[in-house]
Amino acid sequence: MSKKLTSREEDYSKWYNELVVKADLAENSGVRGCMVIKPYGYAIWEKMQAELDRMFKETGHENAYFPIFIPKSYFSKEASHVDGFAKECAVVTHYRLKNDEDGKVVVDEKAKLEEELIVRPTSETIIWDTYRKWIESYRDLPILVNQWANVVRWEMRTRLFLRTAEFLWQEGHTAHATKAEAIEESKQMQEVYATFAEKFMAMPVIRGSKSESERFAGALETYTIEALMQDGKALQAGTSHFLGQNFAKAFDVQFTSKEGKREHVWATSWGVSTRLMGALVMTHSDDKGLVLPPNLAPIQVVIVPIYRKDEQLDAITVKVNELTKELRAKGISVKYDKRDTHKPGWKFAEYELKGVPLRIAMGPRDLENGTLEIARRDTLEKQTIAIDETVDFIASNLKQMQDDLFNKALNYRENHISEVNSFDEFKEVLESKGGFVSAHWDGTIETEEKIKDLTKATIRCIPNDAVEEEGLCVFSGKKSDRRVLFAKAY
RNA sequence: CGGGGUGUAGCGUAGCCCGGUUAUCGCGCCUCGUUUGGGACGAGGAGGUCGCAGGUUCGAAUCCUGCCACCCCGACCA
Repeated sequence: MSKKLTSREEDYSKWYNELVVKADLAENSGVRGCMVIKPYGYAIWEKMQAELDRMFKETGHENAYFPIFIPKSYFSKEASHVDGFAKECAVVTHYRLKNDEDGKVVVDEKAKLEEELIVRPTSETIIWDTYRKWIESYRDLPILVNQWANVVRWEMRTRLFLRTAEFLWQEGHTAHATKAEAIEESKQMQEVYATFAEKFMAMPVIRGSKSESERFAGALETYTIEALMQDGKALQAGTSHFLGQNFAKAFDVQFTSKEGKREHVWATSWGVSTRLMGALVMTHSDDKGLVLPPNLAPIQVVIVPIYRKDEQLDAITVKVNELTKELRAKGISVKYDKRDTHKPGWKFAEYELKGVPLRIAMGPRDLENGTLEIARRDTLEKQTIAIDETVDFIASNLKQMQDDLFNKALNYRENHISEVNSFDEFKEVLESKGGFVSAHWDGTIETEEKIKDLTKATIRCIPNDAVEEEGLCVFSGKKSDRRVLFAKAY
């Protein structure tokens, strides 16, 4: 049972409760940090999936599915990969249960596996073991495969959406004949993620690459998109890795080139997860609840009838049905909530909490005047308009709201990128204002570590568009030729 | 794994220090009536292994011992 919430978590639970709840598996399993995604939350995830999947396919990728269980021995083949994940793996050791003398269900010790199975924390190993069998010639390349799956990472500390023990994600794993092509692929996917975040989530992101210590276990380069939440903390929203030949060498994946030489293939992997749901919520929501961008809202328009007598409801329903048909023909998702178990005021509050972009109220007064009332979720503004203008009004307002949400978030982020030139200034900005701090860094892991110890801020990324600029490291005073972005992060 | 804290109805809680009728209150839930343009009101009702197991006592939510679970802070991390 959860007890007291910190004030910060109270804020999130207010926003999250419509979408997700903690799974109460705790009774005696000790499993913590799993989540149940409610239907409304899952509907958003499905919309995200649909858009991402379309974008993946437009860039030449196909979907496949690999096993959830990975033999332990696969794991030890790539050294840095093991280091990165070994401490957080769930392990399957047995395959059978039995009843003991007391009738309790216990693990049958006779059913011990010869080799333990790891519940995938990510699928590089099993996928590369498979790719070895698929690849012989340069003619077999590139392999451009994505998988939609769940993964398990036994984190010490979890946080709804942002870091749960089990989460849903997609992971792309590609194999290429040349280094340049693989780098091109990982950059392309970073751009796909950035476009998705900005166009569909209305969430501006910074495209950049990770410092060595923040890089994915086994990668030569990690490209990231970094977003800024309303509380001034940064969130890594998606990553795309250039893996070099590390996995090809570890799993002995070679091909014969045009010139007849045996060569190791070049690899990438890239992923986004249900963490994006957390990002969506923490980017736009306000004190009244969720605010969903129209492009991802499961319900774009909700219609609430206001009536005393059944005849009034019937008359409203006739009008609403006509309107609904027109809206749906335009691809707009509409819900007509004529439940008589809740009052209009209750419904208004309910759909605000759920973040439905537009709400229509229609009552006897409107029937007389041929009007209806439309309220916009982000601005909470209400307008009365003529029924026959409704469809156009809604179409343009959904579009407008999508743009406004993006611009509002962008504006917030631009106001929370601070250039600093001294460590005092660095600390001062982090404490008082938060957000990204743009500062010179000498490029060493030691400095990065010390700054983290002193301020809890980490290097979020070296922005793709960072300009060459002579400067001195904000901490060590050594030479630096570009600024990087620091922030406190989730 | 270290440090701190908490377990009482679906949720949030009072009571615990200082043991004593039928375990408090709010939300939610059910019934009836009046209501319905911003989370309605009145009346009635249902719902409890007080985390689990021992112990002390005439008597334990309350005191003692052990265990379990969860939460927060740290190490870890998308």
